[in-house]
Formats: sequence, structure tokens, C-alpha cells
Amino acid sequence: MAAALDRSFAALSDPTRRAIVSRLARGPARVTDVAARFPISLNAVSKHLKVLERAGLLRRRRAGREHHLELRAAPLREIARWTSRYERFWNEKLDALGAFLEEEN
Amino acid sequence: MAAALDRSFAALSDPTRRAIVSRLARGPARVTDVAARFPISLNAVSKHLKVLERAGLLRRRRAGREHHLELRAAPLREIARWTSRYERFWNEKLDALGAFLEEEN
DNA sequence: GACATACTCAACCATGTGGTTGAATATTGG
DNA sequence: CCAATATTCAACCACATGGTTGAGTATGTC
Repeated sequence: MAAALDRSFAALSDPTRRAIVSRLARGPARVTDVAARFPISLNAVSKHLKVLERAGLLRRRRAGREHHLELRAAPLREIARWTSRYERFWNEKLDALGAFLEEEN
Repeated sequence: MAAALDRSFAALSDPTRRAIVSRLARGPARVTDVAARFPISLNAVSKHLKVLERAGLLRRRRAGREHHLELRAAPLREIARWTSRYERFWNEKLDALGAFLEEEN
């Protein structure tokens, strides 16, 4: 669905959120652990996490008062799939005939 | 530079802009040609084009009163490169394993 | 029970976004 | 020259975003 791509791309358009993804790739973490690396408030990080969660990029598992977060990379796969449709244009050789597979986004 | 990724991801977070990219993959077009496919005003399309241009996703070449637009896919390559860092997490079964392997900090 | 810890919710602010309409600027064609 | 065409610029609107501070809700610890 297109709206899912919308959310994924939007979630990753913020450097803090990409850094959070990078952090979670290293292993699960609590909200406070994630927040420790950034010079912004815990609340701001909490909001970023909500954006990532809504985009399906992380899963939250409550354990008592702690929230354990872990990376969910499936949306990244969808992004890679979308971008790969344009692989033939990556080497800027301007292949005007490379317009064969075109579907709706 | 991170700001370039910011702009690329943000540009692609809108379905109209992704559709414009899709259109330009078929070949160069003028602003009016692009706008013809969308139920929004020409002005709105013009703004979308500016966003894509600023993200480096299209190049504009003026020819008289017409602006010829062509796809510039290099930013897509950067996005693919960024997402590929998480390829190993794409298969959700490997999420836990990948996390375990990087449990170094 | 009392206090600290982990987190979210709510309100606010400044700025950005996606859309509109209306006007301005260039260029082309009769 | 004049009119149509191609496109941007400017102002506006509603809403989203990224940040803040302050309060609220659980949960753990003494």
C-alpha cells in the first residue's frame, strides 16, 4: 500500500530517526537507552519512536515500566524494492529506452 | 552528507512525487505533461517538482518557455545504499540473530 | 507507604507542507 | 502588436512536524 511507503520514507527523512534505526540495528534497547545518545529531550525521542513505530520500523514490547524496542526492517525492504525499480538510471548514462517496466507506485 | 538523505527521503514520502519519479523514468517531460496526470493544480505540481529538484531527483533544462525535466536517480542509489545496511534484518526471522551478532557494546 | 524511575500525554510554539487562487513573466505564433 | 501558452511567484489556509516544558501514570525499590 502506498500509505505505508509514505510513512516509511517520511520516518527516515529525519537524521535522528535514522540514527535510532542504526542504534536498534545493534540490538534492542529501552527508550532511555536510545535517548541517551541524543542532545534532545526524552520526550522528543519518545515522539520519534512513535513515528518509527507507526511506520512499522520498530516493535515495542513492554516489560514492566520499561519499553523494549527492536528493529523491524521489513519497511526498509519495501523501500529498497521501490528504489530498485530505478536501478537502471543509477549510472547516469541516460538510457532513454530504459522505460519498460512501469507500474503504478 | 546527511542533509541530502533527509531531502531525498522527504521528497519520496509523498505519493504524488513518487508518481512523478515514475513518470520521468519513462522519459523526459515538460511541467504540463507531468501535471496532466494529476488531479491537482499545475501550481501544486510545480511545487512538487521544486522539491524533487532540490533533492537532486530531477534535472531541469529550459528550452524557451518550456522546462524539460529528466530523472536523476543518483539520490535513489544513496537511499538504496543506506537501506542495504539493514538487509540482514529484512528477513524477520534473522532479526534476533543479527542483534545477537552485534551485541558488542 | 514513600520515593524514584521509565515513560507517555497534553499543550504550546515555530516552521514546513500540500493545496488553493490570482498575478506576473517569458516565449511562441498569427 | 496581440493573444495564447508555459511556467513561476506570492499570499493564504489547514494541518503536520520537531522541539520544548509540565503533568500524569505505572512500576520498581527502600
